[in-house]
Amino acid sequence: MSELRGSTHAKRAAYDLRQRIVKGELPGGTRLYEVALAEELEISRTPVREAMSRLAEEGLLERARGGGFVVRSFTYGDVIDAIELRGVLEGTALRLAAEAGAPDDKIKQIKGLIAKIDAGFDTDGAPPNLEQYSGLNSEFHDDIAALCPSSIVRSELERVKSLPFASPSAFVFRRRESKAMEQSIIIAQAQHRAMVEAIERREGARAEALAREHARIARQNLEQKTLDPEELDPALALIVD
Amino acid sequence: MSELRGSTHAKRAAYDLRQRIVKGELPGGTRLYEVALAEELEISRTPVREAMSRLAEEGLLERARGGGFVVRSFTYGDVIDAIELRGVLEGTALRLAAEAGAPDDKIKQIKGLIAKIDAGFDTDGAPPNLEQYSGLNSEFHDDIAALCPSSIVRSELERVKSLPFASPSAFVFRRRESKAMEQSIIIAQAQHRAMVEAIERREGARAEALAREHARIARQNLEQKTLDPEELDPALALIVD
DNA sequence: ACGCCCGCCGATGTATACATTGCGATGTAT
DNA sequence: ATACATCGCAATGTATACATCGGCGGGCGT
Repeated sequence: MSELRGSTHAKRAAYDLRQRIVKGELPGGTRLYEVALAEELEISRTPVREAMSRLAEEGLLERARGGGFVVRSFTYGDVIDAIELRGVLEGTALRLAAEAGAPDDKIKQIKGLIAKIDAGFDTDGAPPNLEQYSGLNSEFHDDIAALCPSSIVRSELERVKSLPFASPSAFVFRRRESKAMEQSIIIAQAQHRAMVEAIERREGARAEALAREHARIARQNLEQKTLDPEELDPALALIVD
Repeated sequence: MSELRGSTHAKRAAYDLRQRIVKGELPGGTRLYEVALAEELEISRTPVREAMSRLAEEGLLERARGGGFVVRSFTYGDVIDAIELRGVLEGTALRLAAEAGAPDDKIKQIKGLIAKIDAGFDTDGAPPNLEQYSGLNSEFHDDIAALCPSSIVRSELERVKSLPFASPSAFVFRRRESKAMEQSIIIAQAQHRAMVEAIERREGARAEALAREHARIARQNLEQKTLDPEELDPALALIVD
């Protein structure tokens, strides 16, 4: 088996298959055969089935008619739609958080996180650390989602974010020279601040609208990247169309 | 095995377990043991695992830490949230349908369906058939969701609707004498008409708002039913709180 | 009495043999 | 040549034996 992660064969196999799918090695529509995979991974069919089952729960595989699994196909349009959907669900989560009210200490903590992101760009000449930004940005999105009082909404949002191209930091820029990147992050941070403020002031509709618009940054980055042949994002590897 | 539905042991077991869960025989939090279930259903552990895996995909079971499955717990608040979420997703589906435009023949067909629902209440004295209404109402909701151009949004909406208490006809009234029921259906039909009109006129925001408000009928019916001890809805059997 | 360790037991994890099904290839009859 | 029946293979479905892990309790040492 090629990966060591996880404690059981099933988990390792799931990890392995997940990697192959998001890297595009297993394109959408590919039928997965238990026997072939079992031989390839040098395990028996049982953990392979278990692994495929887990990936089906994640939405990366679909159960085929007559049994078996197929790698789910995602078109470019699906990526756009998934980002839009993430915006809608984050918007709902924030609206509910605003309507219910959020504890001051959590708000304070999130404001600290925003400041920390700012600090990463106050480097005056030194190139900003985009890896760090990506991580902190994900953390921010997780934190504001946690403010939502509805576990149902939280879990459905989590589910959509688990799609590799729908996560909040899927399409952050890679090339630090980019002027567009700098602007994009300035705008994003302004929206981050506004979202927290809206929740704080219990302005539900505003929080919802901001979250939706905020998700469109990802869409914009994606569309720009698609035009630039040097910026092929690994998160797009599993796109069929 | 107690049920004949389905062609394989795994599908039968899944059907069987699903029934028991939604009927409340297996309350939220119940740990499911492979061996016990296998003996009970007189099949081996393999199809039992397969069945549990499918139910986890549906969201009725959760994988427990250290392996195994637990019946997912739903509180009364979760039911409210799921209805709200259904409204949000239907709203998004309708907004996208309105923005993209929907073919005339589909619109025409849905208008016919609305008229058919009306006809069921033009009985002048004869009691309306609530079973029929429930079915036609579900059909209407399926049909308008089908207008949504995004398969991602469609499938997530479908997923939420599969929760037994979040389906569009989960809380239609049962007692035909109810005056509130009559009014509720008059309002619902007006909203149905308005939603189709909004899509037709490409009024995305209006379609979205209508869908959200429309879902609140279910919430209203639920809250009213909860107050009435004679109206215990079977869809509520699996609620823990 | 307290605590540690060891071994059992019950649970899931895994391998594997066998059953079954669905589909395609091959053949024959018309 | 075409239609249809049949055979066979390859795939998943199923049963079951064995492996492994983790928790719990009892026994022993201090």
